Amino acid sequence: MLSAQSCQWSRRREFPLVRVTLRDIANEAGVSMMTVSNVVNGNRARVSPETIERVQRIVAERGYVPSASARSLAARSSRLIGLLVPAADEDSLTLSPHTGAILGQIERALRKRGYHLLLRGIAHPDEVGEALQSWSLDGAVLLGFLDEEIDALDAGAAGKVAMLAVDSYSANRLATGVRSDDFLGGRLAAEHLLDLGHRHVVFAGPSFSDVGVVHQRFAGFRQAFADRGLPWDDRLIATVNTTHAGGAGLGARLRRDFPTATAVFATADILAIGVAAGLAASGAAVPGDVSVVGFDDLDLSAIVTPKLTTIAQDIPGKAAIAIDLLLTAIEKRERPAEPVTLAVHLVERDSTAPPRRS
Amino acid sequence: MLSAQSCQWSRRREFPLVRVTLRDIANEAGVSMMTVSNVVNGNRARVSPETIERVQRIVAERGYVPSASARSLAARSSRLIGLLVPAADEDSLTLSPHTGAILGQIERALRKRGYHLLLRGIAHPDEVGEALQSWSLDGAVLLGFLDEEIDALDAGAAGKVAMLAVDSYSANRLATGVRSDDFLGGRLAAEHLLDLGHRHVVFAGPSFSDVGVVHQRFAGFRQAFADRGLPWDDRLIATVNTTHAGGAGLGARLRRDFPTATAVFATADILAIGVAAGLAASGAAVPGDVSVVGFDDLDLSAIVTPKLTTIAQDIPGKAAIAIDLLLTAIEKRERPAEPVTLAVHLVERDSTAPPRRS
DNA sequence: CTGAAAGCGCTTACAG
DNA sequence: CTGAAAGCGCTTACAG
Repeated sequence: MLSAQSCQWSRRREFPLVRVTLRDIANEAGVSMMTVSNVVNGNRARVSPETIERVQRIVAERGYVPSASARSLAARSSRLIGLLVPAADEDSLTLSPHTGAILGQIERALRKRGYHLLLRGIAHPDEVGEALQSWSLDGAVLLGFLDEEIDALDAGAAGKVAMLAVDSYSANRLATGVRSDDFLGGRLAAEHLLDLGHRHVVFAGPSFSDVGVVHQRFAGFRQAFADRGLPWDDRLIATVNTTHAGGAGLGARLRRDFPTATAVFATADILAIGVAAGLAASGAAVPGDVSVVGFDDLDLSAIVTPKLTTIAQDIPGKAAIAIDLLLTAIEKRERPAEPVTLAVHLVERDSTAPPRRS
Repeated sequence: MLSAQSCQWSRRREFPLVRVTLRDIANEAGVSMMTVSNVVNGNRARVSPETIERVQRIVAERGYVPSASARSLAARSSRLIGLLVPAADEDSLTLSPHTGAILGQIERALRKRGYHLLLRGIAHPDEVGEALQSWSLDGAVLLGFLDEEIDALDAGAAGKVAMLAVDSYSANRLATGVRSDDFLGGRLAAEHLLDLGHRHVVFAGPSFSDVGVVHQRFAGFRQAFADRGLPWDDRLIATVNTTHAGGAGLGARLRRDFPTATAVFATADILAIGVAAGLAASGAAVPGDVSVVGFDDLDLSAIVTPKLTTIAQDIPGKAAIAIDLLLTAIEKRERPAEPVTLAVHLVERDSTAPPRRS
């Protein structure tokens, strides 16, 4: 008896098999659909307290959930944000640990503000416009695109949709951005190695043009040499894929290709870890023979042997600011504000030491 | 002149600021909306070839993109699939490397079949029903939930929506599933260690009940002992968090708490890597003093020192089969088929060796 | 092969 | 404080 009764009065909602609509609630409450709509959307100024209470009770009883597509169709806003990530046609999205961490933070920030997230791999530039229009997205976050790709975004696709690019230095005003202070990061890495006494440092990263994240890191890196009146030789630039294998290859041939080098600054942790592994495999000690500095501060970087000295980015901060910029622009219906740059800092661990006396 | 002309004839689509609708295309083509709809949706049997050609040309010229919310509202189907992931209220989704890899594969499989992906963190069970109804999802993939949580899914929420749980052994028929052969994995790990000569092996994992992934791995693990007529002592079960820190803690205290143990089987690579790190920190050699076997075969596992011996899962296969099961059920409008179990295999690397002679 | 009508479930102006 | 009307952009039966 008792259990039957508590079941009867259970607060667990019943989800009916046919959809409960605004009209159902309105009929049951004896008011118009408009009034129910106002209650559901929190326009409380327009409805009497008693009506609010009654409607809310019925909404809860019936387990009413508004239809997002109907709302999206009728209103100006879909409350849907696209997370657009590059994806080669045949390949899956490759979520780097860095991308995965940002993604998780973005989902949370959006959910807290009542938005939903559409995750979409982009294999071809045209798909950006299609993705934005198809679901009437209110905005989009571009994660992992090259600046050249951001540059190429055209006004049509982006016209009415707020866009924000993570880690971009593109001058395209259609998309604002958040990024870490990559210049400072490069400088801090170089200063750390110079302070330890290194003078021949390999700069290892993907090929870069004169804009973009890697260029900024390189510019900051060189600035540290210039600030101290130290020479820099562009032949110490090593162009490699930003993968563990790319780093391992460089590490293995480092002492042959760069015989004077006593240290490596790699533009990503995964690359730096590969370099260290390649060095170890070729019989060089890290940091005894060669010091290695990375960039990102992945969880992984505190786990590998030796633990990696690196430049730490504020990933939760990056995601929080990205969503804040984007949603503020959407809700105020204006172009997003100026790009925001987040601080970085050096994390000293076990992969750096003074150069061996020769 | 030339450049102006090539611009004129550029194949780049113009995306207009106001939405192009079915009606616009119909007017311009001099046909009804229905006909345009049939062309766009590929119901070619119903339209003459000349009309198809003309409509398609105008669609391309005007850059028409159908409104997914209008279609979703009018039709029975939204072509939207939810990817539901647990998320503590204040926390972000924590995408483990394993989860992140599956996520990327799922997005790709969905995109190839013309579906879109809504990513949603679930902080409270009620949110599952809300998520399904709000966007009229055609189906949902549950990723990372406990079997207890899957069990609790009620018919209301799931009634009309196909659901599929990854890595679940729940008996709840509302959601079918894909999973690796966890029993076999546990058995292979144990057989490998027994073959090497180990007899006292710690089973390290999160607490587990009598269903679920961890239970299966444990059951397979024990089976290997039973098959050989070897004794097993439940006191060799170590309950730890499935994190690097959890493993490191166990590794550090292993020789004190489990003085007879010469090997550890951890139910996840990240845990196994932690165990190895903890052992190293406490002065024990891996695999010299203690062997370690993991489960997952993360990218990371081939990078750490020593490289981890582990049980490899087929992650792309898991994602592909998950989506195939789910979409087949949706398109045929029937309950998903029986759960599918994927093969696993042992990957021998450097973290296992025969026990030291004592 | 083609089309006019009704309706999916909401919101946006308006009018009271 | 409350409501009737029109419409968002499609698709689903139907009828020709």
